[in-house]
Amino acid sequence: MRADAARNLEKILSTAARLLAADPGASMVRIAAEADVDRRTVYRQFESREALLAAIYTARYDAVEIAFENARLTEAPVAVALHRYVEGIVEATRRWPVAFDQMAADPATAVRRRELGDRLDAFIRRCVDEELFRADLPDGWIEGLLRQVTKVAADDLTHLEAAQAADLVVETLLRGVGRS
Amino acid sequence: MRADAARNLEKILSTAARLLAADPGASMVRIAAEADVDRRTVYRQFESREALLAAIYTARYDAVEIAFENARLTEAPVAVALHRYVEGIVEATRRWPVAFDQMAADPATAVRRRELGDRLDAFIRRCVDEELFRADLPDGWIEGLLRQVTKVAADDLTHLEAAQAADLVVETLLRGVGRS
DNA sequence: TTGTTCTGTCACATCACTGTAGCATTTAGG
DNA sequence: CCTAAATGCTACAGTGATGTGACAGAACAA
Repeated sequence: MRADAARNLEKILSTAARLLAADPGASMVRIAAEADVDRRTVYRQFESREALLAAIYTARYDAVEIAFENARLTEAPVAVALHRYVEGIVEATRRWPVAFDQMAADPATAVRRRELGDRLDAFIRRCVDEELFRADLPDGWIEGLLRQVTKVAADDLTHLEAAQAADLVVETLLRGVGRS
Repeated sequence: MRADAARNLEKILSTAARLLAADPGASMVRIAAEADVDRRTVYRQFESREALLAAIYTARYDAVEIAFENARLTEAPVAVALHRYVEGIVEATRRWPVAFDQMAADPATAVRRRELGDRLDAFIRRCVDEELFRADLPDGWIEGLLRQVTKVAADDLTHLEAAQAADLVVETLLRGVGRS
């Protein structure tokens, strides 16, 4: 692949991820225009709209998987793993800002989503077992919190580096925002 | 308006809200089918797709406004107001499960959204002033948390009544999920 | 029952988006 | 410089969604 083609591929992917995060129905025309590229060029890189979507989802899952592995969820001390996990997810989310619900509705990537979900579940159980998290909370509550709080940090606190955002997320998760 | 027409109107609104929450691009055909009504009937109640969307947003904002007023955000003790606010928002979110980002992108209801946002902002400042919330957190962090944590409770913890969900949300917000 | 209102159905025009084709032009890279 | 690769542009067919019209039939309300 020629260098300019690779550049365009990259730009198309990034632009599409950004636009689709804001508007899941964004058309190929708009994506191409925003990427300063002809509509035809997008179709030369991606057979169809679906293929473009799949490529974005794959990129996102790749980034998440890297975060999982950097965090060493099964080996590192839970507090350390949690922090590294959040930091990695913040980076992945900022790099590939895809709407969560949108991806959850895609059947093509269901297996991978499930596999990653299971690993996160296992980690949360480990955090409960090792007494980092309380054990008396409803099923799924901690997971939902962790996902959404991390997302808020990634989206809203853009002036914070990922590591600082992770500090805040972890502290908020563990101790809350109450004064007492 | 005849009784059956009113029934249909109600059903169309509810069904549309539910479908659009899951898929913002849901077509009028699908909405009509899911509401057991002909496509033409939807167009008799709502001039256009946009008008239907606007009606849903208005219904949602009405419900949120009721929650605001029931909570008495400027008068009641902050802890009480917070609890009542969350409970009301959980109910409103369940009744009108519209995607937040989708509504945020709509210019027609921008003034109302802004007005409600300002009232929530003022309440959060009051919570900080009266020492319920910590004061050393980044701008917007508490607001983002409050919104999203409440949403997670409304969406994921469907087996909990709104009041119990509010218990959990407030406790989590104030003290976190840490064991120590 | 009877008049009015509402709904279902078939039909139609319009529009936006998708995906494909051919060809001239530009650009990378040996 | 020169070839192969990649792009821009125009055009076209197909599809699905939106919005409207007319009319017969069903459901409500007096």
